[in-house]
Amino acid sequence: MTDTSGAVTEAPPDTGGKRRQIRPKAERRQQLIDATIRCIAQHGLSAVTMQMVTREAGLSVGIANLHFESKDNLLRETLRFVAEEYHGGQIEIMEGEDIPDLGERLDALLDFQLGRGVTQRQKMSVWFAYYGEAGARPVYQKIVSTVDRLAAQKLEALFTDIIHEGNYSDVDARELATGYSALIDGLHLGLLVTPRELSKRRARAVAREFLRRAFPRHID
Amino acid sequence: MTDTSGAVTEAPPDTGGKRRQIRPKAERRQQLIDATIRCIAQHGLSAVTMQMVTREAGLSVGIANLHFESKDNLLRETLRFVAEEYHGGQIEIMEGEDIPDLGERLDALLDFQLGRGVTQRQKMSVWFAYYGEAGARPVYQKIVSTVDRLAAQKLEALFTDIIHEGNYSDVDARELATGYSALIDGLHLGLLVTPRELSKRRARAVAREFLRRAFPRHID
DNA sequence: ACCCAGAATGAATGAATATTCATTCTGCGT
DNA sequence: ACGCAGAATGAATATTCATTCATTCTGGGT
Repeated sequence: MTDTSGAVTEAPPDTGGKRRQIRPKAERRQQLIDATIRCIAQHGLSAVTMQMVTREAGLSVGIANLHFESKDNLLRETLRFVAEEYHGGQIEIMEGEDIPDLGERLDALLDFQLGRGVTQRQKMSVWFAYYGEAGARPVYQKIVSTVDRLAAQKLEALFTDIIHEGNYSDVDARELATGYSALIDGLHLGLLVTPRELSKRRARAVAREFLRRAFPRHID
Repeated sequence: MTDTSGAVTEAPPDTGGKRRQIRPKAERRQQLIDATIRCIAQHGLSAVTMQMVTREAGLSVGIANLHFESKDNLLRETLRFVAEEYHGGQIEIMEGEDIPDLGERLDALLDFQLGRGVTQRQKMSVWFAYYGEAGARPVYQKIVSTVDRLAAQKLEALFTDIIHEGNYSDVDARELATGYSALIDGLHLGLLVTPRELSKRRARAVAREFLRRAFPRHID
């Protein structure tokens, strides 16, 4: 949940032998979720089939309905996993007892949000695939809202601390946090849809500039 | 294409009578695109069926394949329509011969981007539904990239003019344009997925604050 | 008044897909 | 060694959906 290694969506294991293996339920569930992520990234949410997912996981078709009740459920749980992984990583950094300096903590947050782990095409594809359906699926909205709210609170708290420490005036922590979150989301979108126009390097520069304008005595 | 009225996705006409009507091809195509937009918004891109769309349009099932070759084609053309409508509206404002004052022009742009027409749930749903599939569909990426690039150029040009007029230093027009675009996208996302947390009013305030920080002598 | 080009229809078709479940297999506990 | 709980399989089923096309209908042109 707070594993920031990004190792979740690696290539399929592919054990050479075809011999049937029995593994604990939790492991199989994760295996299927990982396969689902790869499938969504490669084929798009609307093209994902159960056959595709189970094949990608190197398992039989029936297994998905064994460990998740239905396709709907599998997709829901996959969204929950991605959402919690992303927001969990953010929150861990923002609470950040291990980084006492607030400016450094901001930098670490930015690194996480636009660094290798999160901006892998796979993860971003999944992320926005669900956003696309959220308008029509209250369940998705609820999952995202829940984790989002907590992250927003933590970010606002961090900004409040920084404003206090740096004696910044004319800055509203809440509004700034909303803006920064939206900026990061928008940059992710740009990286996904128009990677030609927006490099990862430039995305980071843009986000950093936003923070620098707000907290010049903490950034740069 | 540059119709900013937002009237495209209104409720179905529903002519009481069942009498078959013959209409020009262009009109039927638009009728079907409008129905597709409503269906995507209501049910999500992955749940849209031909039956659903043609029923929503008040026509028979076969008609979609008569005017568009296939479902794929209909979806592609629908994306093209939405993309061109949105970016066309933006570009018209940014070129804005009719608004000589640059600060006012910025305000008009913001009004358009976060105003009634664009932020209707219907439009946003469609927008992000396609973004979600873009990672897996080069065709979608290309459509969005094409219109996006032009809009980005216009925005950069407008920012350059403003920077020159206001003698702002320490501001890079290109970088700022990227940031502003991303911010608007992110705010749209927030309005779609977490409308409870982010009101339209607050989204506008956040975007305005971004511009005010960059161009204090033009905004407020 | 009446033709007919082509617009519109919708039943029929075939392909794809989620889900089921009877059967097979594994490896742990004894 | 061995039985068995339950994990895993995949052929079969029932449903859904895009696409086709033979047929019907419309309204402008003559």
